[in-house]
Amino acid sequence: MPGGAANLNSFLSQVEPRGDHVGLRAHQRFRQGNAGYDLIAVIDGALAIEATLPNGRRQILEFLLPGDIVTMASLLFPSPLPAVSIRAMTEASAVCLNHRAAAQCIREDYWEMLLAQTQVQLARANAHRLMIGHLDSTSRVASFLLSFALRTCGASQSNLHFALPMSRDDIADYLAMNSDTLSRIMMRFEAMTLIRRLNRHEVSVDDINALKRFTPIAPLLSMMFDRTRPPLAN
Amino acid sequence: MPGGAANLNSFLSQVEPRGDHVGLRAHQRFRQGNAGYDLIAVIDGALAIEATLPNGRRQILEFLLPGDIVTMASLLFPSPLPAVSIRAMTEASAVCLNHRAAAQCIREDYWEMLLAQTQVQLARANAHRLMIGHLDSTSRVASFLLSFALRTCGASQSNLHFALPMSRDDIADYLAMNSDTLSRIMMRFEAMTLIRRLNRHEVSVDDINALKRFTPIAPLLSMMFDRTRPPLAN
DNA sequence: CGGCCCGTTGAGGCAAGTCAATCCACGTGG
DNA sequence: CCACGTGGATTGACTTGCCTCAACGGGCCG
Repeated sequence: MPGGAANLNSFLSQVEPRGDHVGLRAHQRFRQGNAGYDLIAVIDGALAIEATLPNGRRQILEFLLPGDIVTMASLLFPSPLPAVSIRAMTEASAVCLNHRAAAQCIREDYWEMLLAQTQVQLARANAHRLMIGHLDSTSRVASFLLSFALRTCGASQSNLHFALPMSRDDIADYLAMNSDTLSRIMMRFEAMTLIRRLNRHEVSVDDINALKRFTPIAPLLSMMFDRTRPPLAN
Repeated sequence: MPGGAANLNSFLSQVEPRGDHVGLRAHQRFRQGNAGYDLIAVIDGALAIEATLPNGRRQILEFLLPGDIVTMASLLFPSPLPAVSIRAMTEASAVCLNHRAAAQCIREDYWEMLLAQTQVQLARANAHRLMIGHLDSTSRVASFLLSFALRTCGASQSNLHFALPMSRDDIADYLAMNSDTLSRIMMRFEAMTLIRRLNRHEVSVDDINALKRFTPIAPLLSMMFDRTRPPLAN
């Protein structure tokens, strides 16, 4: 049951002509109520899956980047509370399928690919549970920075210089801490010259090995997010 | 993409003759190293998926009951650290398939079912992230008791009286808190006559509505764990 | 009957949350 | 080109929920 990531592109090209193309502006919310979509494939930009609890707290479950595919069944739909929605971090576009369209265009051999995608997301959710369950906030921030660097640059790059398209509050809600604490920790990392904050939404990791020493799950994150590594191989 | 839970049994009967039957005693650990299994279907007893971090902390990701099916790709394998394993809470038995056997016996129409199972697990992981991320410990314990009651008894029962096959430490590690705090909270619930602890491993919920008032995600848990409700319907 | 393991209780400390004040980047209009 | 306004980010002072660690209790087994 290894990843069928190789045919992700063929899947997308299959899906793209039959689905609805949805464009979102930054900060715009995409509620399921819209059209009862069952499957969303991110084409461009950055999105986040977030749940808002009745007590007002917000948890961001996942940041979605181009190539990610989400099925609604794996979210908390159809639940009135907590309200789950997808929100655009930046201007973004996605292809959406409802149940009928998905049934039509998902050929037999794509089930396996869709399963692989969902398994990857479950594995990420597991890593995330370790982070918010049993790491202190410094380790959580280090883990986040590391995974985002690996996800967008890959480990082979010498200069890890990447965009954080979301706000500090979004990151804090992903890491289950508050943005004050997050800010303090990022300042500390900069003072230690592990990172440089080029501006609000751009970071450069100057000492990735030192950063790795701050998180006990570094090997896990490397395996899971490094895009220059063959996906799921060994 | 609705749940194919209806043919879960036919899937199991298909799988059972071709897989390895593994019996486990209570507390026994089932390491993936054993035989490189790719898929495990729980037949009997209770198991737990747990990850141990290099810092010594342990996170229980999921309690597995009969009927649950786990694919290894969705765990954190194959990672040396953190070490993920499956451990038996009680005497238990399971059917295990390696990659070859799975490929042979998973008929085309089972991919959809396997996808549905994985989606359910991802949805549970999402609920779990809300719990450990943004609920205080009292709400977490209430959420756990509620979900276990619903999962094993269903909401239609009048007397919710069920077994907690795992130790206090296991529950605490699932809820990302320590067992001292868990103990205090369960004592408090008993003092409020919400629950009765019949013995170490048996609980009766006497006032389920009061229990529900302690957790902001009660409707979500009802939908997700109530076994008397049609699975994923609506 | 006695040891052991698991669970429960108590006292004290600390990491992180809260709330308020300030700062800064950036866009706007004079 | 520069003053101004705005919203996000940063900082500081204070508070607190939960963890820690150690002691106690009570079933359960040999």
